[in-house]
Amino acid sequence: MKQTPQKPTVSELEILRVLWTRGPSTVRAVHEALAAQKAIGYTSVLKFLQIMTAKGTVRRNEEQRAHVYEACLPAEQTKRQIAGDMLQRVFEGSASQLMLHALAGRRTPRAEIDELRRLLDEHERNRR
Amino acid sequence: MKQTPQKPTVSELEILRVLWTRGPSTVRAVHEALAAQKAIGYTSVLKFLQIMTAKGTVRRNEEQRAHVYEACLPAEQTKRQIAGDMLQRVFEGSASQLMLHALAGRRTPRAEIDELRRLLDEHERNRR
DNA sequence: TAGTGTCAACGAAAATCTTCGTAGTTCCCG
DNA sequence: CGGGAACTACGAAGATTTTCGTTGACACTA
Repeated sequence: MKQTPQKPTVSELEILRVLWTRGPSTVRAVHEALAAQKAIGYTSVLKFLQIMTAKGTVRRNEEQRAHVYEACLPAEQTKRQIAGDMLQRVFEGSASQLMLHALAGRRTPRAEIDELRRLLDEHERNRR
Repeated sequence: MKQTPQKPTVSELEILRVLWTRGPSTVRAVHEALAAQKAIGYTSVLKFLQIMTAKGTVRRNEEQRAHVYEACLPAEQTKRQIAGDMLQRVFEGSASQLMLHALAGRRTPRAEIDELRRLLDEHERNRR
């Protein structure tokens, strides 16, 4: 039973994003954050959190009456997993293909491009 | 009814990849290509192709007894759509975040990095 | 022309994912 | 204490995805 390396569903990802940006939160807090963007019921959020707890995606602290949920894995790791997965599934592992398509048809600010160059330099330095 | 901008499911993507690399193919051909990688029945592939035909993801030529299927959209466009979607959903639109995570924890050949730099140069030149 | 193999259509089962309603618990306030 | 508000648990309904089995049409061949 592999417990961590599982790809979150679309809805689960939405919830994870809330937990990543706000840190450990109650169902109510997560619901409020999500409801600001889309229509969703409180119990739906609760259910997702429960399912994700069962899957081991999040853990919860039950000390308070309103349980506090928290992502088990750091955002970095999950994002990497998702990106890496797509890299393989869609682009056969070619990072340049991925970037080519990610950038295509969208204006990219100069700063973004500079940042990308910087990342490349850094990555090259660290590779060895 | 929007006909093109729909995200293929995981299985549909696998089939699209076969069609992209092999060009228009019969169910049998697609099945053989997929079965080389994973266990999957012939009729499952057929069903997917039928569903995708209904969705407008692929079209088919019924002149021959064995129908010939073909992706409606060029690989480029679909890949861009998928990459762009993930860019938004996971990385809030930050291309450098995306690349950072895609490259993280994997060895990237020097040539790949050079290629990435070249793409950046080109992209910058074309943007204006 | 009867037998054999190939193929598409159909439908249904199984697995997931998504969304809530309802019920029961706990806590606080008057 | 009694009532309402805030919460979790449970379970079920619907939607979507994934996987095939079965059936009937065709077509080639011996």
